[in-house]
Amino acid sequence: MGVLRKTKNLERVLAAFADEGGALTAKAVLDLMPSGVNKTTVYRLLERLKDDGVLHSFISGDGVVHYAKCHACPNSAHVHSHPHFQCESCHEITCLEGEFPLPEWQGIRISEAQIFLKGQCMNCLSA
Amino acid sequence: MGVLRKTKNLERVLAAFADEGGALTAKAVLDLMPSGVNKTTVYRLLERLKDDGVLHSFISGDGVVHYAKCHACPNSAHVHSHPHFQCESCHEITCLEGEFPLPEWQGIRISEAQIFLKGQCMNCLSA
DNA sequence: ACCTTTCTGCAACTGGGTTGCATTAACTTT
DNA sequence: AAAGTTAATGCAACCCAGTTGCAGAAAGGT
Repeated sequence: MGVLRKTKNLERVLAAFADEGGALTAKAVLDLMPSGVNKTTVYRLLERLKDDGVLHSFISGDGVVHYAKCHACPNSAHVHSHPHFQCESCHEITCLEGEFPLPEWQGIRISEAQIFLKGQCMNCLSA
Repeated sequence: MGVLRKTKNLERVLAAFADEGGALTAKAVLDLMPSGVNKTTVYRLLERLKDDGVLHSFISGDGVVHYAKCHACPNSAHVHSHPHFQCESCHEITCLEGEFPLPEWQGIRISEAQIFLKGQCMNCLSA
């Protein structure tokens, strides 16, 4: 079970994430595929790449699942609590490298933080 | 335009949030309404209460919109960047009072933070 | 070439949320 | 209180992201 074959579509999805520095939705990936490729295929590829630790997923500020290749984390010790950032000008979503310190709060125990930030990216700030 | 009448349904939605300390989804609110009330009505009421500053909304870790009455913020100066917290045992979602300090990051300017935390709530910790 | 396993396309479906429109209920005016 | 105005509601149809079951097409192994 799960011997993962190297198909054309797999290569294409990987290429999409290699080119793009940022995060992509399933729809965005589908749009990058040759026409004829089914959305189900894309969803399945993304899910499998996530299981294999190549991609990770998170939910953007408007509730849509995004996938990204995290260059900072080695595949083995994949940590997902780093923040994600969307530029309000160019709308691109990127992973911010580095761990986010878990906040402290009285009376509760926090084990996971999902952090989505908005603002101006470096490119758009200097433009 | 927008003179907001005090209808039965409005009262019921407000009552739901008065009873519940935590956040509710549109579906949860609908389930609290008498049968026969349409989901569209609930969505519209929630949206209007949000516009009026009575409720605020945020997206939970699994991508569903939640609404909550924020007791800490006065209606006039409503700030939404406080974190939201879900207990992994009882699954209840609450607003954590107090502002979250906007993190600093090199090269970008952050203007908004959406923070969703998971862990153990006070009740479940002491149980 | 044959067999097995994985991958893909398709079509149908789920669930959250929205929209247009006709009807009903709430408030005003006279 | 009756009539008129405006907002609220129900309904049905729809949109979009994502999922599922199944049959057929590729990959890989022998």
